[in-house]
Amino acid sequence: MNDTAAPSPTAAPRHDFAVAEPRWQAEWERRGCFAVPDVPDGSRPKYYVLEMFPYPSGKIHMGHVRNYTLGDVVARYKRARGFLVMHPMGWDAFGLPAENAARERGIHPAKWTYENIATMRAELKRMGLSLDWAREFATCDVAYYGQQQALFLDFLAAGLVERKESWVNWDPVDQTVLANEQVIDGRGWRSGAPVEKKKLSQWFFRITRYAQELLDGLATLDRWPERVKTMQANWIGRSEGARVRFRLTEPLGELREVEVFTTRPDTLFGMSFLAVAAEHPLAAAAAARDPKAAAFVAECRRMGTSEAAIEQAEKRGYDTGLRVAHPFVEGATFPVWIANFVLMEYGTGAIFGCPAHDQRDLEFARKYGLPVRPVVLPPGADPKTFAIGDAAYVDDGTIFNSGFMDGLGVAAARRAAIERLEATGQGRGEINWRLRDWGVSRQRYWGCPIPVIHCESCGIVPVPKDQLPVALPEDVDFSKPGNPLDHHPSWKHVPCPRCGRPARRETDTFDTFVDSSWYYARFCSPRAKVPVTRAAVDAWLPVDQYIGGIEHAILHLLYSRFFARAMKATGHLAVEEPFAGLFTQGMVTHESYRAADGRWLYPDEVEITVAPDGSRQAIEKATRAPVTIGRVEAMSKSKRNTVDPGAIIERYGADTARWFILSDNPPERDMEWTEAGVAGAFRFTQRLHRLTTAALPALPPPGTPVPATADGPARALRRATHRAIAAVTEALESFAFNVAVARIHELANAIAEAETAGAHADAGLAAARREALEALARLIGPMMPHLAEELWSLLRPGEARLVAELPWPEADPALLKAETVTLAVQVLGRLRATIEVPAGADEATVFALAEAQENVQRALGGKPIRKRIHVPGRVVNLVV
RNA sequence: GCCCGCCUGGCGGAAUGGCAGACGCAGCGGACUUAAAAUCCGCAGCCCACAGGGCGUGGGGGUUCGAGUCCCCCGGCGGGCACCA
Repeated sequence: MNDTAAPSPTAAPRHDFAVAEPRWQAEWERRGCFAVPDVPDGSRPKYYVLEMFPYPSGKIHMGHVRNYTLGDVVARYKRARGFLVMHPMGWDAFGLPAENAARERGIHPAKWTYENIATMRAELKRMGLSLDWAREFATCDVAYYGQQQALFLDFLAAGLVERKESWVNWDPVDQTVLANEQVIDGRGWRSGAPVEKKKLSQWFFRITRYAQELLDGLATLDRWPERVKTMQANWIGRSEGARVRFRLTEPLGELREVEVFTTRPDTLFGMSFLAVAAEHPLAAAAAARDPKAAAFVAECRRMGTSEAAIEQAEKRGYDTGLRVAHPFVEGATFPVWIANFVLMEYGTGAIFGCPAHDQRDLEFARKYGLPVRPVVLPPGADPKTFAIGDAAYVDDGTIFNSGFMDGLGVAAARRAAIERLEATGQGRGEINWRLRDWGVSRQRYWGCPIPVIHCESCGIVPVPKDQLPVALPEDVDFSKPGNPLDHHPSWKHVPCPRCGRPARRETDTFDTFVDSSWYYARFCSPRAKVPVTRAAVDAWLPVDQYIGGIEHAILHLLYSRFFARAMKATGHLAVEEPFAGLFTQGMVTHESYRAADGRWLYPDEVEITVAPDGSRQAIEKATRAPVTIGRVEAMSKSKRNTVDPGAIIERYGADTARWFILSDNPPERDMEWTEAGVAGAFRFTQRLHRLTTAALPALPPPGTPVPATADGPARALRRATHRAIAAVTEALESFAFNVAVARIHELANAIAEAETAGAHADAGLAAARREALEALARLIGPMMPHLAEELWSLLRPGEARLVAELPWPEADPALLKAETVTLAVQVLGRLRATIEVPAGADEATVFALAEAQENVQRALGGKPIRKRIHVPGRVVNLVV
């Protein structure tokens, strides 16, 4: 950190945040300003503000500061607008990092997690957030995950859970399942061994059952960003098409046909091959009798399970030598390939290839010399000469070379093809979803145990509810690879609840997305001995404003929407959509710094100097050696471009940190944390304090009305005050916090101007100054809550209510109306002059005045005016 | 690769299809000070033949009396891609 940015003493009494901030935090707590009951009495409308709860990684980071500041502004603003606001906080506390800490540093995951929570809770408290801390919980509290197990049992009984096989990334050296992020270039991050795909029996939530409802529900979410809804709709991926059965020309073992899902049955006559995924039963059967096929399948298995890895890999295939018959063309047969770009999870795991009208099929066909036969003719193309080059033709056109479909458009041909498939028993129309069931099994210790027991006689037996919670054992050994729960000496050995014979506990734990899929509901009755109490969730849900990172746009939000539906189906909730309003914030970024030897340096290890030409140089403080200033990117520990919020709050106070984070840019965009920006925000807090204290001796007593006759500077200041109230209100309502900040700057400027004018102060101006300063203190309340209380207590000593308890100020409409307006005068859309007219001036007057302008006359050049456009209050445009 | 965004002065940004650059940061000039810091006042998109004019919202095209804003194409940057949270 740059020393020149340090606060330095001034002559005037300064706002001492280090004293004031803890004092006001204690006062809010003493008065219980932010506590709300589980079941409110209904005297005020409820408002539920929730920010995505943090993973307790160690310390809070700037992303948290931004997230929780945004939420706190909403919470405080809505409270002032008369709502009963619930604003809770908790911890998303299960997950891999705790296990990594255990393996790498020998700290027990629970100890590591709860210590981190204690640190981060203290940091959040220093931010002055208006939270109801009585509702706090961590998902690793047995009181939470025990209730999660109860929910699971309800879902299981309701048929919303099933067990099936799926593929995982397997590290053959560490003998463990790897997360996608642990697979780097196809190798395990710790062992470096090539990763293989392995099939495991796992638990799944049947989210696909709600595919249509989750899609339809998006239309009701009018306070969600469009792009999030688009992403979810694409993810759910409804597609209408056909399932087509292709008969193998000769059976392969028990296999006699291959089923394909296609959205383009209209292009069936353009078929040139059939391809199956490497995990497809046919590929397995082919591999069993053909070593080369087996080798190809094995190679595909080394690719990892992520869709990105599969789709970015070079398209490769293996011709099995098998052939299938065409459903419409008697005697025509096509080769069956195994292809690495066919996804087993989507459709039937098999496709028919029509290279002329699908880009991926085309690339595959070109690579392996397969025929390319166009069957859709673009409008205006000549059927005799039309040929496909490098690009498949995927748009609409007229079907040709296609027997009974010839001459139809694409849509009609689809219907005709499906009709024929159904008539001949070779297929049917089908709706297919991209959405897959949600696999929730994880072979890990630090998660919620899945409450089932495997019995050799009874099969899978749910743990009876009266035996919940299934608590994690504390004595676990992380020295061996694999799941510590699985090799714990005693934990998994239990009698079968049904037959009493020795049985085994499920040793898989839940995906941590399960934990975060219902925490919003648990906050309504956080100490209940059931997952949720109906009275509480019925009163508080849905969340009115949910705030978090765009990176959760799909999975977390979709899973939460599923959970709300599943909880409704099992009688826990009445709502289907858990989040009525959603706001997605941008990331916090910072420059990165790199020493000549390649070391990344933290911002406070670097000293920046600005040359006269504006260019910036950096040196390392410790060595005085030059440092390369890198690009601005997301704060990350690896690049060391992080700034510790604790240090910032220590140095500048929470209000400054909050103000800077709000003022820098629109909250949905990435913001750049800069030392200069924080220092500027700090100076502004001092300026507001100075403006207030300097004015105090000149102000009339609290409650003195502004004389109605006030004019001149007094009237100008009153207008500025009321314009600011209106503008800040509008900005806060629309999440334009940076604009709210700008409007508050303008009000401060207006107050300072009035102070200068106040050399000949009259009673009117003095009263207007009080009005302005009081409004200012209250308008900053949601953003800089401590300073707001401080200024308010200076202006209104002895006042019973805190800013946190006051209603929001109201703008006087009479003071908002403009008396005159400035109009732009354009000639042919180009600005030539501006004119000042009374607010309600009629068009004739406006045009006459506009055309009389010397500059306008010159621009008109004597040509006749063909058209006059007048947008009242805005612009006049003269067309010649 | 696929899906979704974003791009405006030196920088962050503002702007119901209607005066582009509000407000702030950095900068420059001045006042105050023994001096510095702090504070206060002022200047400031770029260019030119400077009472004026031209060019300007990533690049190219279009719609419109009028486009940062709407449409099409291209480029760059970012988020997600199902076991990171």
